[in-house]
Amino acid sequence: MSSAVSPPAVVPESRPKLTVAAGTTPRAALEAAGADINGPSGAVVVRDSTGTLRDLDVTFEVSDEIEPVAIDSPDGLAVLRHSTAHVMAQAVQSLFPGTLLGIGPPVENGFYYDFLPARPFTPEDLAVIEKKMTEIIKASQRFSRRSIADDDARIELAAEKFKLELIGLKGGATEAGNHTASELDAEEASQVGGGALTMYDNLNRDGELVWTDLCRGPHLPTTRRIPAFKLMRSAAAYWRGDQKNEQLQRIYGTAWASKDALKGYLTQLEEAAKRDHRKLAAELDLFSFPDELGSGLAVFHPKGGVLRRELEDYARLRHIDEGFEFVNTPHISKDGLFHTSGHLPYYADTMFPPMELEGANYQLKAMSCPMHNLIYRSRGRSYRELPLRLFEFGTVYRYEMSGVVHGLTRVRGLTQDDSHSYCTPEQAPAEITKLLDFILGLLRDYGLDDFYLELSTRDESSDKFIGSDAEWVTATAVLSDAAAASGLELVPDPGGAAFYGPKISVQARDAIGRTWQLATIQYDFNQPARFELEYQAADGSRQQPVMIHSAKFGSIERFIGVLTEHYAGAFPAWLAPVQVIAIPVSDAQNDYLFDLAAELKKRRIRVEVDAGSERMQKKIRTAQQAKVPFMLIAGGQDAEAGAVSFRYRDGEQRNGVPAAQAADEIAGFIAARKNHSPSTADFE
RNA sequence: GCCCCCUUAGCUCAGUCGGCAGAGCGUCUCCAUGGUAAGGAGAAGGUCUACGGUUCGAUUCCGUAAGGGGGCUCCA
Repeated sequence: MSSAVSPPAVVPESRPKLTVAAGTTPRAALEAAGADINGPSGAVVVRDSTGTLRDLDVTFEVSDEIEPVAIDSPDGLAVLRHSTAHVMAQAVQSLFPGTLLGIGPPVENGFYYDFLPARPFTPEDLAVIEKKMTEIIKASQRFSRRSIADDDARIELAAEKFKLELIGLKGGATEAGNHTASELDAEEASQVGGGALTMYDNLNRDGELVWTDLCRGPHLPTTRRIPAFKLMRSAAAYWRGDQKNEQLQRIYGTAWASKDALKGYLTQLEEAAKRDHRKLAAELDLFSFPDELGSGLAVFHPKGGVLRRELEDYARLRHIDEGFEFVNTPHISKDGLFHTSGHLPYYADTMFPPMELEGANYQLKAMSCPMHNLIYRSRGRSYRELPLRLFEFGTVYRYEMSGVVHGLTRVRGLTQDDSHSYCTPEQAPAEITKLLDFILGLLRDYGLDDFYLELSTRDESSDKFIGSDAEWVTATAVLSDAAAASGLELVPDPGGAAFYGPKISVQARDAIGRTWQLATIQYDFNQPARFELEYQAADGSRQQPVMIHSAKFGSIERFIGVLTEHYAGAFPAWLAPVQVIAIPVSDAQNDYLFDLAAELKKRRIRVEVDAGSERMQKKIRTAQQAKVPFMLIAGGQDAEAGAVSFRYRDGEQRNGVPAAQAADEIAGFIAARKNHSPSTADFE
């Protein structure tokens, strides 16, 4: 690399404002300022004083100040990715004439474009399309913007039925009825926009039209400015995201500001694949999904069983500390209960079908709350008992659609760490704050510490949500205040509420930055009414409590999946299925290590002696692959000295440690529930 | 549920343009007794997911089902 630096006009940190005179273009203004707009980090688009992104070649009608946007900024990447989607669509239409276009927005890390081809795309097709795209990129076509009247667009796009539909849906003054509200979702709006329509023409070096698409833009100046892209996969997607609509073929791709960035992204995907809990489950012998049981039903093997037990045991202790009381309810109930709760017939198609017995229909439970309500209702309750906190590891069954079952993250049989706090409406805010604190603290103990919150509210236009407006407003305000008080980032999720009330969900980022929805807190005023729950207040009157649902992990199964991926199978010592493997240098040390192991077992340390006939090096390799936190190696010298040599999971070694001291150190490390792998640094 | 792809030994995968099925790892046995990531030799292990069809003959081609993968839709 030369030491040449980009001109100041395109260095994002300097954020210079340039004035573009009326009748000229940002490109001209940048060039006049001496900016190398074709340089590696040169501007690809500009942001005007209203914050709108604009093409370099657009002629300004008034004088305005602009900021250049570099290709490696978030906005620049979105423009790059969307432009790459255009190139892909052009390649597809040139290779598969007659293929119709859907929409092609940028998404996280890449882009997609939806098509209606004569037949679905194959992986071989993707390779051919990629090649064609490379040709288009090399041809350095210009993206040329052109405004067009709706009626003209309808003529020009007569063959593209999906584009015509978008024009019809975008609202505006041309339609009878004069709808101002667009019916387009955000991704669709990003394609056609809300105002006048624009077409983008791809022009070759001779200025000839090669391809055109209805689009709001903006785009890169030329296709040549796409530094690195790759098509990832094809998949089906419903037109406008609706199951009732035609199914289109979507091609996903990724695009980056440099070849290195692309390579980095692909490497990151490989790393994520290595942590896949389904793969690690087989390698580490944690759990499996026998065909004989049916889809989405897991069995936990002994090592997965340890993980589960440790996880549950610790959660139980913490729940006791927080004043929860433990209850148990059956897996099955007469269906009337779920009608009372309102879950049936609402969720009938995702509950396992009923069994008829003695004139009644029995259902496997898909949630435990109705049964907890029965416990609450089993006798009169006083305000003095509130908040009453009931907790259960409740195993529930949900008949998830076959296409959505996925490893441990989406199963048909799952165990919720389900709790319900019954409290007075006045107590609700404090209870929710307490729950949120408890949840975040508990998740931190398991090694997750990067959170944000999501507030799911109702969609007022939907009739899915039951209860009065006033109740929803109150409940939402209570949750919202508690969330705000946590100081965590809060992301709104309109329409995402449960049918009986709004919720906060805790999203956790794992070790490689992926986010998982874990805990939820739901404010429920509906079920107490439906079950006619009451308590006697201080003034002797009968009042209705509110019920706050909370889960800390969501489900044990899913949480085990998340932790497996978070730790890439290298669980902290307190959770590790096998905590210590003792490895003799030769058979002569077997008995010495069996004695040592017996001592460790007395201290409830999970230890195994590898007394097999392999060589020591092989045993170390095996233990390393099993991601065991501590290896204790003993040869003749160690045995004579009553000592042992450590090998930690990170490969570091420590020799000649007295056996009793080694046991103390290991026990101490485990008891401290440290969430990292042990290393010599922990014991110096 | 919808679209596409996949299913061969316990695991990861070759392979057969339709003619008796292969490797590595793991397991077992024997030899080797080795100081921090694979010592050597041998053996066992498969109705090629299941059921139909085409064919002289199907693991291979066709159909259906089950399970899995990638998405869409859904997620109390």
